[in-house]
Amino acid sequence: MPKVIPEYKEQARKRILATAADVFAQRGYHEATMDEVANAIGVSKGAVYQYFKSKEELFQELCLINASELEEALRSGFVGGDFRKVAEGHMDAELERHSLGRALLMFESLAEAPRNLVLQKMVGEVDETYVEIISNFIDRLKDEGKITREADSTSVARVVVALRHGVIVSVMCGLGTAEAKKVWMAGIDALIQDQHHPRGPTRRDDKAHG
Amino acid sequence: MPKVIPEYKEQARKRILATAADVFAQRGYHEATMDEVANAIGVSKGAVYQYFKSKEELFQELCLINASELEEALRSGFVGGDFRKVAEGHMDAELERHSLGRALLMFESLAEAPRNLVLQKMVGEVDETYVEIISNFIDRLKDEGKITREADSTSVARVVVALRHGVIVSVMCGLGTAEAKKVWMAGIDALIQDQHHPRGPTRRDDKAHG
Amino acid sequence: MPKVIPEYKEQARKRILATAADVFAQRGYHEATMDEVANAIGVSKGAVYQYFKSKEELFQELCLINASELEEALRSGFVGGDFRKVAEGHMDAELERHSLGRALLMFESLAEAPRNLVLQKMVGEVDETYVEIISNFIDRLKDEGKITREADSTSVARVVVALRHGVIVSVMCGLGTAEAKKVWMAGIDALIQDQHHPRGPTRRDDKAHG
Amino acid sequence: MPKVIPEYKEQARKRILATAADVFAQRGYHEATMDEVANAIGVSKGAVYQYFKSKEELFQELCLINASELEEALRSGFVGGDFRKVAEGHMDAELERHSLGRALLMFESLAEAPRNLVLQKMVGEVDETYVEIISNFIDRLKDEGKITREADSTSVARVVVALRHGVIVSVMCGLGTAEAKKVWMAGIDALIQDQHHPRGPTRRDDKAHG
DNA sequence: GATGAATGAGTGTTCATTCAT
DNA sequence: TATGAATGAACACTCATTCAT
Repeated sequence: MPKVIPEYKEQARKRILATAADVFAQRGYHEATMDEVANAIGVSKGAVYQYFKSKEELFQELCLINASELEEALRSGFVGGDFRKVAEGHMDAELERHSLGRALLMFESLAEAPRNLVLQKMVGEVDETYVEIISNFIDRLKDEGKITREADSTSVARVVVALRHGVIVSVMCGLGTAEAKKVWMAGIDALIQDQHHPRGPTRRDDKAHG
Repeated sequence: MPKVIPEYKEQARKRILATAADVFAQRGYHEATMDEVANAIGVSKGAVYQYFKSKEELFQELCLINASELEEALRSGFVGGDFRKVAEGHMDAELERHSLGRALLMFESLAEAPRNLVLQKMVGEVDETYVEIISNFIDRLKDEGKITREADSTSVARVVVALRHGVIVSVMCGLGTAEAKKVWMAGIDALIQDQHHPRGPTRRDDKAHG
Repeated sequence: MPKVIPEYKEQARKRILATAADVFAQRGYHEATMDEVANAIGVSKGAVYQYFKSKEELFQELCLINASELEEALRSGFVGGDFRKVAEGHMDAELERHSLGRALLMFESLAEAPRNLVLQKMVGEVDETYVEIISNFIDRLKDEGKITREADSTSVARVVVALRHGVIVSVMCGLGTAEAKKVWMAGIDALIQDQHHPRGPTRRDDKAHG
Repeated sequence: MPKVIPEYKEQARKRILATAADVFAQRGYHEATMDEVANAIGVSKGAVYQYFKSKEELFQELCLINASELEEALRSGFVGGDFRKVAEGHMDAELERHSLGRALLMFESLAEAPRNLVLQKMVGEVDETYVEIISNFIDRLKDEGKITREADSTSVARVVVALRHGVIVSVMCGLGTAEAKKVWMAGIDALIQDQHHPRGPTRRDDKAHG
């Protein structure tokens, strides 16, 4: 045992990360100062620097954790046989106060991403992972015969993911959570119907803007 | 330049606003400096301050213009009788390089909004205006018999708006524009189908969550 | 006549000087901007620079004029045979609103003087001139037999001048003008008494030494 | 330096205040820069801002300390039974180099006071406190029978205070310290005489400029 | 002459980061 | 390891001054 408390550092990191997430969510990445972060945790600025070598690194790790928590929520939520119910439960969870704070952080990341490779990679992976989780879920439903129509499950999953993003944007814009949920369910329902009924005019030119 | 040209100042403001929009979109609101903005325009910092009394004011006016341009694009785009075609044209426009820059600015606004009343009001109004424009459009189609099924056009419009937001988020996350357009059209198609075919099992209380 | 309007410039200068005096008095030399000065006059900044080549020069000329006006007031006030009455009239004039503005300017000058040779010279000359005027006045009274006792009129004049400065400082500190005048008259009376009654040249504290 | 020394901060503040007083006295409040202040202390600008949140606050605290030191000097100087001697000792102290620096600061305060509530209050209180200290001193002399004539001690004190201000103004105007002291003593002597001998025509109209 | 848009050096202030204790 | 005083690079903003019109 070279180190007596190997996971002490890990504990400390987690505590910092958790509190910093709140501070960044409330004050914004740029407006938040390391002093505010340290004070919120109840330690000195120097202590924070013992665990993270810069504000940027702290923020990045935060976003990464944020993303993986979100992924986990999705992964554990999208199980079972009723698409509608699963979707509904997912949005209920997303519209909680805490989750909305996480969403705020997501927008900070998005705003930073174009100049930050780590974040850029992250937001890309997050999106893809969501699509994967949901498309797997849809495939499972198909296998179980719960969804009849042929359709590219990845495409449907992308729509679901986009809709998820969009509903949250609307909430950030001021839409009430009750209303937001209605919007989400309406979108989901339309997609479900679409899976059960033949479609007519759907002719997209796949090469547009290639 | 004396008062020979009374609208000179207005011209100058516009030029500053236009260039600043690019700078803020590329560098981010916080990371961009007033020097960068001034240099990009080709004038001195002081000149910028003759037209805008602070960086924040400049940014806000930028966002406001951005929003009204977007609104105008929507308003002039959502005319005609074919929902599908109109939606397609709208997204084609949105996925242009220039429009994506505008989208970036939108995320900056969203990230700032929680601490900036002006922006908060703005993003709220933008969202509502979009919904209004699109729901008016849908009502027109109903009147013309182009869409048969009964449905709350505002609700449908909200889904469309959310999907629009979401598709753009996906693009910011790295989704290719071609793919993004497919997602958008798939969503739109689902909504259209939903309007033309009766829905079976899924009977939501449209008024719930008033 | 080489120049058609030789005294036009002089007129313009005077107008600028007069208004600038008010602005500097109200806002302070450093806090006042050339824009404020120009606006107060109702001309453009450039016009002011046509007559004065810098803010500092404008201020200096201002102070000089201020000083010579004050001198003139003193010179024309200290005539007649009744010291008391003359002193009273002088202070009445000084305690007017306009004169207090001038006093404010005087303090600005004093604060600047240590780093400004012109002002330094000016304040020195002002003080000496006051002393001269008043000591001449006292000498005249002596000649006319209005004041009996021997005394160095320059010394008395210096006390009068110092008292004048000091009363004005007290007013700047918030002393009411009525009270200020009482203070002034009390000081003057003491000096007058002192002139009329013999003093034990070296034995002033008749009892105090005890 | 950690919290080992709890009064370290207080020490640091004092050191800054002391040095800043010199810098502001020499260079003037407006002309002095925070860099100059910091350099004079031998620290970085940031260090100064750890103790004072703005240049203005630093200046105000400076003036406040200045005022209370002056008050202390007065309070400890105006003791004993010989008015003349006490007054002489007080002016000797005031005419020292260091004290003249303080006087310079006093003029800076006076010049700022009209636009700075804190300073305005301060100069008012300073004046009143001086009057109080000196009038108390005079009352004591009366009680001890050192001064015979009836007279409003507050009024006399006001004259003394005004004279003090005025002598210092004269010094700022260039009067030599030796000469200044003569002026001060001449004024004091006149007041003392006035206390010992009946006065004739002293009839002030208390309501003038009410 | 007058104007006022433009300049750009200068200043107050902030804050991520370091390091002696 | 933790602390928080100190650093110093940056940056927003100001304003005296200039000069093309």
